[in-house]
Formats: sequence, structure tokens, C-alpha cells
Amino acid sequence: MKTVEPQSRQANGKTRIQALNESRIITAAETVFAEHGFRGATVDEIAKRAEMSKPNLLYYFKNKKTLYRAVLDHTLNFWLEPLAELDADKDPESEIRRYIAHKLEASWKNPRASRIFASEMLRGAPVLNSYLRGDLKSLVADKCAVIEQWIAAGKLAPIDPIHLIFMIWATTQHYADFDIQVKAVWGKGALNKKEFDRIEDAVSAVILHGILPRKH
Amino acid sequence: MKTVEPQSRQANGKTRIQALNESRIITAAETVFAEHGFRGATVDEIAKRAEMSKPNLLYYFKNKKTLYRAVLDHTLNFWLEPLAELDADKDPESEIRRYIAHKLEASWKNPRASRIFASEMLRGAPVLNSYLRGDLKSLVADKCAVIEQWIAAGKLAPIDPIHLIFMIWATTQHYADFDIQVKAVWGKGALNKKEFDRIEDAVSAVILHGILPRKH
Amino acid sequence: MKTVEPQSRQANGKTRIQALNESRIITAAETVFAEHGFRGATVDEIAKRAEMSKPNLLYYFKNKKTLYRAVLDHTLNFWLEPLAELDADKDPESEIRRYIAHKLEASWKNPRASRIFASEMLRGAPVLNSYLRGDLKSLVADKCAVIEQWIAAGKLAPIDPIHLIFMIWATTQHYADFDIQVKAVWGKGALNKKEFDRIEDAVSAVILHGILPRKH
Amino acid sequence: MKTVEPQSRQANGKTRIQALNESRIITAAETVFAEHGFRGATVDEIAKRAEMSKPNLLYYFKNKKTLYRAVLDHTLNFWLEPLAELDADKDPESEIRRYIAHKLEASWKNPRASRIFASEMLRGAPVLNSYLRGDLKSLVADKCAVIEQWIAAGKLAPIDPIHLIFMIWATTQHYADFDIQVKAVWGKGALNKKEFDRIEDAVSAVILHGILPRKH
DNA sequence: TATGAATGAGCGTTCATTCAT
DNA sequence: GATGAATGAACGCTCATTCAT
Repeated sequence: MKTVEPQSRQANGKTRIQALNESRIITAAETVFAEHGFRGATVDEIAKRAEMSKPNLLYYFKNKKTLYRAVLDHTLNFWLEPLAELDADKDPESEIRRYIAHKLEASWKNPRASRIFASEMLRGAPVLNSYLRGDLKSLVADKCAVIEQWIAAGKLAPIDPIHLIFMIWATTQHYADFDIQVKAVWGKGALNKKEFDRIEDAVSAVILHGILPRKH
Repeated sequence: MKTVEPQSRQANGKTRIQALNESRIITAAETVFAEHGFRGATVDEIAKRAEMSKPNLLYYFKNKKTLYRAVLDHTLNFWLEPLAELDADKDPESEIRRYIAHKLEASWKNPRASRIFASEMLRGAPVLNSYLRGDLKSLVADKCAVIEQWIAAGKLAPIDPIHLIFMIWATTQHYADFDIQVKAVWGKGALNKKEFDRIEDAVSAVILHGILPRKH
Repeated sequence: MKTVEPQSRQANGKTRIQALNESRIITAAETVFAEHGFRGATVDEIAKRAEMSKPNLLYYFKNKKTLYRAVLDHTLNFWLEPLAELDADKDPESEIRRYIAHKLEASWKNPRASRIFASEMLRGAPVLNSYLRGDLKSLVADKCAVIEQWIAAGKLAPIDPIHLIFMIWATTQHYADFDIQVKAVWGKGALNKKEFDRIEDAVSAVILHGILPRKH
Repeated sequence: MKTVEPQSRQANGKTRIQALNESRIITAAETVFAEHGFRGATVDEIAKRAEMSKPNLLYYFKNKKTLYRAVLDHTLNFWLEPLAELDADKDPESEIRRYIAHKLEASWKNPRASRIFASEMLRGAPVLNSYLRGDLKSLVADKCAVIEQWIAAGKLAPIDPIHLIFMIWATTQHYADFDIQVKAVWGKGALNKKEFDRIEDAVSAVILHGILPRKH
């Protein structure tokens, strides 16, 4: 015997419970995919973490792959936007400092997003390949041009822009992806805001020092 | 009474076929563990890649975990030795340049080792935890002391040594772990020696520039 | 808002299909464990006999050992109760005759229970050890005391009670456990009620004759 | 390189080492088959117990089934001979007492033989079926005739001989097959000669008391 | 004789997924 | 929306057996 009442729906056409459950699933899935990768993750573990039954989870995302794509989408959204902000008309020092800060903050606030991305890369990016070769590549090309402008204007030392970008990515994501190693070697427990501020200073110092032209 | 000639054995006490098969298995396992992590890797896939039957693989390594540990051991051996070379009595510029070159070369020659290590970190280092907190931590502490000496002698700008080390690790390993992304964004096929030389120049330039004291 | 009618459940909190499947599995498992012992039994064979898939069987009993314990529990329930009835205040002849009849009936009605018990004993009772040394031992001690009372009252010849109990167990269970041999040597097909009545007479005659005091 | 020298052979055409190894295998196999039955026993476990490699074991007995048959043969030889001794011309009391003693002694000296036999019965005697219906059946028939003679001569109470035989088998074998239960319930450690003598007295007393005619 | 090496078949168990309710 | 019930495929691993030496 069922009693079905009309559901009040949100702007995106989803009931509140739908939106809630989907977000619980995504959050749970992020954790598991981050830790074990696509193949190592199990729907069961995700369902348990989301505190729902496996068939119910699959009611929201029809299979594991679909869920994985949803998680990647959710991840990418906020993962790459900071780069888009680099503005050729502004001062490179503050722009790059801000970019580094932004990336480190993202690593601190959502390390799982970083790890899922890393895991997808490790297995050869079967899902994100076209994204890498498309949107990301052209975004990076744009920003390389910005950096080249700064170099041409004598505001930066002449370095290969793409490796500067890789260096910033690698360094900032390292604190999310290799968190365990960082904590073990540095002798810290969970990294907090204060530590991330120290990291930000150290990383910015070396990189900016490394790329700003010598003033005589 | 019979005398059965024992199989000729190598220095390490293994028959030739043993040594051969074990190394084929380790190589195959490196690839699969690197791509899918511990849980995502299947013994079947490793066996196929090593061109032997699953039971025969398990004749050499009694289970998946043992094989994984063997792979990690094999990996660690060469993965961390370069750091040990940093010599306080020598010039920091050449020492650090050499260290960066060494790490990049390792990334180029055996990217799978790097990825297995990354994958183990992503899942929280259940196997390597004690190694990280033990040998690695004290090695890093030693080398931080070396860097501090250089700073005290005015040979380096005053930076936090541990973050310099993390930065070098992150940047150099990035070209192994995120190989796919690098190729996609940079527009290259497989990275060759020439490209790694360019990477080495760029990375060394920024980092050394970033940490050497200004000359007046 | 929805109200989903819960499946109708039985007194023990199980749905009808649950109760049905569990009992089908237990029955099938009894047969296979009785025939081949714990190690020799295969989940596959049990599943086939219960006419369900192996994963579905394991949905009800999470592994082979759990199923085995369930079977043993189910078996013990009815296996040992008859002994508890021996009543010191009644006549030993009728009490013991009734006990023998009871045990023989159990052997006839559920020979598989007897065989599972025998098989568990043959392998050293790894599962039932604590039961043997606990509940069973004290129950037997109680009943030995009852028999001692009868002896003290001159109602039975002075025999060691524990061996009387073993003798009754051995003899009655023999017709279940060695059924094949009995049939082969006796030249019978499946033993029926009539044969069990003859057995009961013969066994009771010898034992009672053997333990009742001579009347002068 | 091999050096083959002629082997000195024993009467049965076997070298000393052959005979030794075969007997070590049989002994090991008895233990394992007794504990886990045919299907539950593993060649590996038997080989380990016999302290030889699995292929070497299979050099002596070409497969598991052959080994099992050899064990059964070895077992039967001494298992059933005592019955053959019952002599119609002698006194039933001493004959039966001797038979009980003989069987109990066998249970004490080689409980594994008893358990293998029990295990083979539990699984429906697929190997021994023809033996049961052949040799054993006719031997039992002979001895039933002997007992009938004694009854006809008024030397025994009129009981069904076959159930007397079953009773003796069941009771004596019980102390081997259910050894664990006996020890647990009786509160003994390993049963020794002294205990077996007590058992012999108790069992003989009840049975003989039970079948000898009343003397008035 | 004896063993290292190898494998197809099968083991207990888990997986992603589907179906019925 | 949510869950109990179900399954084919695949998992890690063990089995009896064979082969080469």
C-alpha cells in the first residue's frame, strides 16, 4: 500500500531528497574513488558510506561508471577554474601568488578531488582524455600566452611557461595527493590552515623568487 | 644409490628459470599496480602480462599482497637513493642540480615505480607507513640539516628545507605520474630524452634561481 | 511522502521467503556435510541441492563456516534432548527402554543429524569442543548421578554409568551412521519402521538384560 | 649426471626405501583421511605429513583414489579378522569376551583405521560397497550361524545374532571414532591402556550379562 | 627416485547489476 | 524512492595431476 503525494521540487527539477541523496552519494564516492581508484572502488563500500542500500544508490546513478563520471564532473568544475583567472593586464607577481594560494586552498579544502584526478591520470585518463586534449589544452595554451607576454614585457625571467604551470600544479597538488607522506616525514598530524599558510609562503617564495627578473 | 645433479643455481640461490620468472612477474605487476592500484589490480591480468598461468604466478609469490610488497621493495630500492647523495661539503647549486637531474632521470626510466609509489600514497600508505615514519623521515631530517647548513653559510636563501624537498619530489615525479596530462597538454607523444633535458633545464632554472641568494 | 508497506514478516522477524530458503539450505547442507564432512562438502553442491545459485545461498549464510554452524545448531537441538528426560524417580527399566526407543527413532527420522555429529567428532570437534566440555559434560554428569541412584537402590546391577550411556549412544547411532553397512550385511534395502522396531527390541533386550539385577 | 647402482630388493620385490616410503605415506594418509574423509583430505597435507614432495608421493601411488584404496586395504586387513575367530566349538562366554577385547584393543591401537572405515560408511561406502555385500556379508552370516548354534544349545539367550554383532561393533568402535567426545565427557586426556581395560570390563559385563541365559 | 615447474579445473567468496515488490 | 532477493562473471587462491629433468 502506497501513498504518493506530489513532491515539491527545486529549481533543477529535483526533489529535496533527490538532491540530498545525490550529494551524499557523490561525497561518499569521492572518498572511495580517491583511495582505491576506479577499479578498486566498490559500489558496496560507497553505498555503505552514503548510508543507503546498493540498489538505491544505483537508482540514482545507473552504474559505477556513470557515478564515476559524475564524480569527475563535480571535481573538475572547481579544480581547474583558478587557472582561468590569470590576467595578462595585471601584475604577474600578484597574479601568480594568488594562483598558488588558490590551488593550495583547494588542496586543503578538497584533497579528495585532487586525488581522484591523480588516480584518473595514473590509469591513463581513459575518461578524461578528450577533456585533457580539448578544453584543458586550450586553456593552458591561453595562459602560456599570458606568461609569454609577461616575459616579453620583461616582467618575468625567460622560462618555458608550460613547465611553470606544471610546477605549480605538481607542487600544490602534492600536499593533497601525498598528504600521508607529508605528514609522516614532516612529523605533523592532520594539516591545518596554519600549516597551509606556511606552505603557501614557502612555495610562493621559491617560485616567485625563481621567475621574477633580477633587479639591479 | 643415486646422485641427482642439483639444478645449477645462481649466486642468490635461485635457478635461472626462477630468477627469470620472478623478474617477469615483477615487471608485469609493476605495470598493473601502477595503473590500477592494489585493489584494482588483478592477479589474472598480471599473469597474462607475464605470459604465465595464474597458479604458476602464485607458485612464485604466494599471494597478491606478497607480490605487491615485493614490487614495492623493488621500487623503493632505487626510488629514494638519490636523496642520500646530497653532500654538505659540496656546492649546493651543483648538488641540487644533480639531485633534480637524478630524479627526473628516474622518472623517465621507470615511471611505473613512481606511479606505484603515488598509488600507495593515495590509499594512505597501509604498507609503507612504517617506512615513511622511519627510514624516510630520518633521511629527510638529515638532508634538511644539510640544507640548513648551506643557508647558515649564506649559500642559499633562507627557505624551509622540507618544502624545498617536497617541491623537488612533486615536480620531478609529476612528469612520471601525470605523464598523460603532460603529453596531452603539451601536445607531445611519448616523452623522450630530449624533452626530459628541456624539462630538467626549466625545473632547475626556476628552483635554483628561487633558492640561490641574490648576488650584489 | 510515501509509505511503503513492509513485507509481511513471521514471528521470528523473517519474511516467508527467507524462512523457506533458509530451511531449504539447511536441509541441503545437512545432506552434504553428513556425506563429506566440513572440508569435503562444497558450497556449490549444497546450492545445487537447494536449487539456488551459489551467491544466493551466500546471501543467506555469509560463508561456509557460518552455514556449518547453523546446521550443527539445528542438529544439536533435537539430538541431545532425549537424555535430559531420564527421571530418577521413575522405574529404570521403563526409563532406559524409553531412552533407547527415543534415540533409535531419532536415528531413523533424521540420520543426517547423526552423521553430521559423527563427522564433526571424527575431525576432532573443532566447532563443538566447548559444547562437549560444557553443556554435554554436565548433562551427562547429572544423568550418571541418576543411574548411580538406581544402582544404590538395588534397581540396577553395579555398572559404570558413563559406559552405559556410551553404549546406548554408540548402538543407537550405529544404525544411522553405518546404515550402509547395516543394509549390506543384513541384506535389507532402506530400513523401515518395522525393522527399527525389531532393532529396538533386540537392543533393549540385551542392554536391559545386561543391567537389571538378577532376580532370585 | 646420475649413477645408478643395482638395489638390493626385499622379498616382495621392493627396495628398502620403497617399502619405507610407502609405509610412511600410508601412515600419513590414514591420519588425514580419518580426519577429513576422502574429499576433504588433500594430497598436499598427506605429502607434508609423510615429509616428501607431492610429486614423489604420486610416484608411489599414482593418484589420490589409488592411495585411498591402498589405505582401505591396509585397514581392512586387520580390522575384520577378529570376527573370523569366533569358534562354535568353544564356550560362547569366553569367545565373545575375547572378541570384545580384541576389537577394543584394535580401537586403542589404531583408532585411525576405525575412523577411516567410519568415514567411508558415512559417505555411502562407494569404494567398499562390494566388499560389504560380499566377503563381509558372508563372514557375518557364518558367525550368525555360530551364534544361532549357541542359542540352540541353550548357551545363549535367544537374541537376534546380527544385532549382537552390530552392538559389539558399534560399542567398541565408538571409543575410537568418538574419542574426542569420550575424552570431553569423561573428563580424561588421551585414553591409555588402563582406561581401555576398564572399558573392556564394563562393556563385556553388560553384553555378556545381557546375552547369557539366566541360571536358576 | 626425487623435485621444481606448470596447469586446468574448481574452490569459497565478492562484484556490479537486475528484478520484483 | 527504497529494499530484499537473485545471479553471471570474476575474484584470489588451492586442488589433483602432469611434465621435464
